[in-house]
Amino acid sequence: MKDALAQAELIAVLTAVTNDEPRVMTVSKGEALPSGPFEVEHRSLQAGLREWVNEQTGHPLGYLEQLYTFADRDRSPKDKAQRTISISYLGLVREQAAPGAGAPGWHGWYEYFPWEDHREGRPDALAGISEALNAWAAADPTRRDNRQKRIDLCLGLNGAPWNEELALQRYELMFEAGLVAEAGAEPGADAGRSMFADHRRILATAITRLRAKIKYRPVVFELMPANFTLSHLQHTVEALAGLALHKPNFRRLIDQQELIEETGEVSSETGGRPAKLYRYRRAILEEHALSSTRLPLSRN
Amino acid sequence: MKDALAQAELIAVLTAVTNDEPRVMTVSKGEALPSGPFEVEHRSLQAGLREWVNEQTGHPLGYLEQLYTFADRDRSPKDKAQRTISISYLGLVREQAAPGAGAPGWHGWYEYFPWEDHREGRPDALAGISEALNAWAAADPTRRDNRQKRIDLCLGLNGAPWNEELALQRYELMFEAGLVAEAGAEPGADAGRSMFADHRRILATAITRLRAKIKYRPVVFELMPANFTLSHLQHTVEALAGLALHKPNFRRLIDQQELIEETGEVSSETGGRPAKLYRYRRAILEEHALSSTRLPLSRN
DNA sequence: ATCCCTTTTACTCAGTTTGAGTATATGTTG
DNA sequence: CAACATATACTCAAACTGAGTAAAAGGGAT
Repeated sequence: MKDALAQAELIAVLTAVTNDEPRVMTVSKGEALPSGPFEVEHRSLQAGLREWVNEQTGHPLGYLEQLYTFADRDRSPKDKAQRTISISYLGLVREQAAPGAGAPGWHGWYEYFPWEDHREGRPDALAGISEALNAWAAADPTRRDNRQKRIDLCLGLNGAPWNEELALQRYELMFEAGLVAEAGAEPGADAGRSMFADHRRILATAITRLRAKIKYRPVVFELMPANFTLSHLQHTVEALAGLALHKPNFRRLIDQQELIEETGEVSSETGGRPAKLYRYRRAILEEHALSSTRLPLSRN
Repeated sequence: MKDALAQAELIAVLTAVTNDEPRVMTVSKGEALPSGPFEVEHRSLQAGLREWVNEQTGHPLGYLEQLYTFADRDRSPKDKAQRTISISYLGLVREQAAPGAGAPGWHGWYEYFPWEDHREGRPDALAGISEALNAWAAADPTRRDNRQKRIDLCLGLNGAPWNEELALQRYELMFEAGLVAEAGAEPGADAGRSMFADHRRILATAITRLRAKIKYRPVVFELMPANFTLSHLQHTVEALAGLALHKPNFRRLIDQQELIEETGEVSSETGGRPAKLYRYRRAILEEHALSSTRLPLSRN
C-alpha cells in the first residue's frame, strides 16, 4: 500500500430561517460556503468543524449532519500530485443574532435556486428553464426520450407532479445541459446566482437532504426559537420545502405526534386572533430521535 | 491555512443475498471489511473504490453509495501526526458466482448481528441483551430513565414496536453499555461476532441505510438475478429487513408500482404451484431513480 | 387415476390515514 | 360596532394499510 496523502477540507452549509426565508451562511459576498482545514489537533471531523465555525462566527451550532465527501480530480483547482478531499456538513442554527461586522453574510437559498420556491405557485424561472432543457433534449436524437423523461420528472411537466425533494437532481440536470454558470454557461436570469467551484452543488445537496429529513424527523425545531406559534412553525416548514401546506392538516399532524406543548401564553403579533404559543417537548427528545415525524405534502 | 495532510482509506461494505441470507464480503477470515487506499491516480473516490474492488475481487459492482466519512483520533491505530480519513461505501452485487480460491470470503450479516434477524420471531439473543442493558441502565440512577427509554425503543420493549431500521442505534447502545467485544467486553454468546476496529459499526451503518432505502427506492433489484419469482423477491427483501412480510400485501404493493413485468415463463422449483417469472422493468429505470417505492412492514 | 400437500394467485373487508373543504372563535382596526 | 384577519375546530370522502380467506395449479404418493 502506498502512502496516499491528501489535504482534507471541511465545508459547512449552515442554514437558518429568518422572516420565513431559508438562508445559508456564506463568505466572499455570497460567492462561497465557509470552509476550513481539518487539522491534526481535531478530535474528529465533526469536532473540527464545530471548532472553526465557533471561532470564525461565534454561532452556536446545534444540529450537525454529514452530507457528502468528494475528491474529484477535475474539481481541484490545480492538477498537482496532492489531492483535496472535501467533507461537507449540514448545520442548523437559530435565527441569527446579528452577525458581527465583516463577518460572514447570510443569503437566501432561493437567490441561488429561484426555481425551487413554489410557495406562491410555479416560479416564472421554470418557464425559461424547461424551454432550454427541452431544446437540449431534442438536440440529441438517440438520448432524446430518456432526457425528456428526466426533465418531465424533475420539473413536474406533462402530468408529473412537482417533487420538492429533487433539488439536487434538478441542479445536476441543468449542469449537464450546460445551463448554469458553473458549467460554463452565460449568466442567465433564470439560472440563479452561481457560486465558487461546486459550492452550489453542495448547497443543493443540503436542500435535498433537509427537505427529505423534515418529513420524518423533528429537525425543524432546531431552527425555531424557544416559543413559537403553529403558524410560525408552518411557515418555517414551508420555507424549507418551498411549498404551501394545507393549514388544518398541518395542525392535525403536529398535535397527533405530540411533539409540542402549549406554554400557556399567546402572541398577538399575527394581526388577527392571538395565537397560542408552543414549545418543543425536549423531554421526549430521545424518543423522537428514534421514531418519526410526518408532514402533509399538499400543494397550495 | 496550514497544510493538513492525511491518509485516505476507502472501506467497502459489499452485500449480496444468497439463499435468502444477506451476506457481506470480508477479508481476514471475516474479521474485517475490504479496504484500500485512495490514490492520486483515481479520478474520484467512487472511481477509486470501483477500481480496487474490481482488481481484488473481479466482482462487477452495480449500485454504489457513499455511507460515511470519519477520522476519529481514538480510532486510528497509532497516535502519530498523520491522520487517517476513512470513507465508507455500500455496494450491492448479484449473488456471487463462486469467489476464487484465497479470495475474500462471504459471511452472513446475522453472524455479526444475531439479534437483528426477526424473520422467525424475536431472536433468543435479545433476552440476554435486554437483561444486560437493563442492568446497565439501573446502575446509573441519574441517567436511568433516559437510558431505559432508549433501550425500550431500540429493542422494542414495554409496548414499543420492533423497528428494523434502528440497527445502528442498537449497536451503538450496546457499545456504550460495554456489551460488545469492540468496547472491551468479554466475548459473549449473544453479542455476535466482532470485527477489526470499527468495521462492525460500519456494517451496522450499511444495514440501517439499506433497510431504510429498500422502502422508498427500488434498490432490491440490484441484488436479484435477471428473472425471479415474486416469492424470491419477497424473501430477499425479508432477508434484508430481517422481518417476515405479509405475502398478499407484498404482491399488491409490488404490482401497484409497476416495477416489474412478467417474462412469460414459469419456475417449478418452488415445490407447489409453479410461479411466474418476472423481470425488472429497466425501461423505466430513470423514472424509478426519481420516484419512490414502498414496502409493507407488517410483522410475521 | 386420484387424493393429498404445497405454493402461487386472487379477492374481500374493516380500520386508519390523507387530502380537501367548511364553519366558528377571538382578537385588532377604522 | 362593523369589518377584517387570523386562529382554531370539525366534517367527509377517497386512498391506503394490515390482515384474513378462498381458489388455482402443479408434484408426489398410494
